[in-house]
Amino acid sequence: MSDAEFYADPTHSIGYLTRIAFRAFARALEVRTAPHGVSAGQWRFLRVLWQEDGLTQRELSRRVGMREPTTVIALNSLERSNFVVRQKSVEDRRKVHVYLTPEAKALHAVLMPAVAQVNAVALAGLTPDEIAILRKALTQVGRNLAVDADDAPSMDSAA
Amino acid sequence: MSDAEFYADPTHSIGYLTRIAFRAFARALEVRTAPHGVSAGQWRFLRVLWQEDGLTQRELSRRVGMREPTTVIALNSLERSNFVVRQKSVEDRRKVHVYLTPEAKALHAVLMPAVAQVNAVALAGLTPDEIAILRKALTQVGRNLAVDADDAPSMDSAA
DNA sequence: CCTAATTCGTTAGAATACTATCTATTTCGT
DNA sequence: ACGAAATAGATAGTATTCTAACGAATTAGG
Repeated sequence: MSDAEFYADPTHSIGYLTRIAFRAFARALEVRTAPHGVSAGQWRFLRVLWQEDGLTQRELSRRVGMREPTTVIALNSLERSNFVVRQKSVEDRRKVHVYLTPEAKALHAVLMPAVAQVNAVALAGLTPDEIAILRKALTQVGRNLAVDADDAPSMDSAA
Repeated sequence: MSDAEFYADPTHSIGYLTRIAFRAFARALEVRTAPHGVSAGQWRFLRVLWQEDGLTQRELSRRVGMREPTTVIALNSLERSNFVVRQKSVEDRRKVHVYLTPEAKALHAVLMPAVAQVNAVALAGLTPDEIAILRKALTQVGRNLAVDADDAPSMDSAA
């Protein structure tokens, strides 16, 4: 098989493999968090807030890796579920700080083992070296394509 | 930083990195296909059909890596865009075969360079060995978690 | 041959995430 | 101090994907 044929095969492209892996991760996590009333969309935000409570929505968006309207929707949902409260900043009234409720804080100890388990399952059969390279490569890919988004909005500008 | 802290950090988990990379891929491709009237959802199906035209919807779903209702929606959209036609099977009237229109076939030569370009951008700075391991590791992760989905529907059944 | 189970596609309804646009607030240049 | 620009968040509308449930067609068991 030539290089061209290899990359033309949808089931071998890095993009395809990344999509399949992402969806599998999301599903595996959701299966474990849903019984505790935490959806996939809520999970990602809780994880970041467990690390640093009281972030503004802007900061939260950046750390979770979502756009702000997505954060607004997720926070509405988290508020309805009594997992967070919004509190307007006093020194800058545009800002809103997001704080975990005791219920959400209590979920930390319950749900974090799920991540560990999903990671263990996901990485079974890979050596520590391979895992390190996987991590490095995914980081690089994300960075490379983020740059692309900034400076290559059309197909004609490169190639 | 301890192992526990490392894995607790959302921005270092393989799941997070995979999500960021996937979204970046999807966006980079969409930017290049959209000017030709092809959305992200349509793109994945066209790629598979370019390789093997006339598949049934079931087969198509399996190869694209989507559930069947998703395929139905994508095909409705592809049909509206005049990219595919559905044709009922004569020997098994449950089945529907999906065929590319000449318009869609013509897009192959136009859009495939986009994949090559996105892949080149995405993988810049990685060695061939690292890319090979990335590919292998993503495949393994997908397989590991697919198995998990089958036999570990709740968090209590393992751990 | 006929009932039961399986297979294929579809519909309904929900969750997640996006772009584009809006309002409110703050900051900065003159 | 005042108008322009920037920043924070929210809203509207759309796209993608899922699970659950259903209808139609086919296959298999008795």
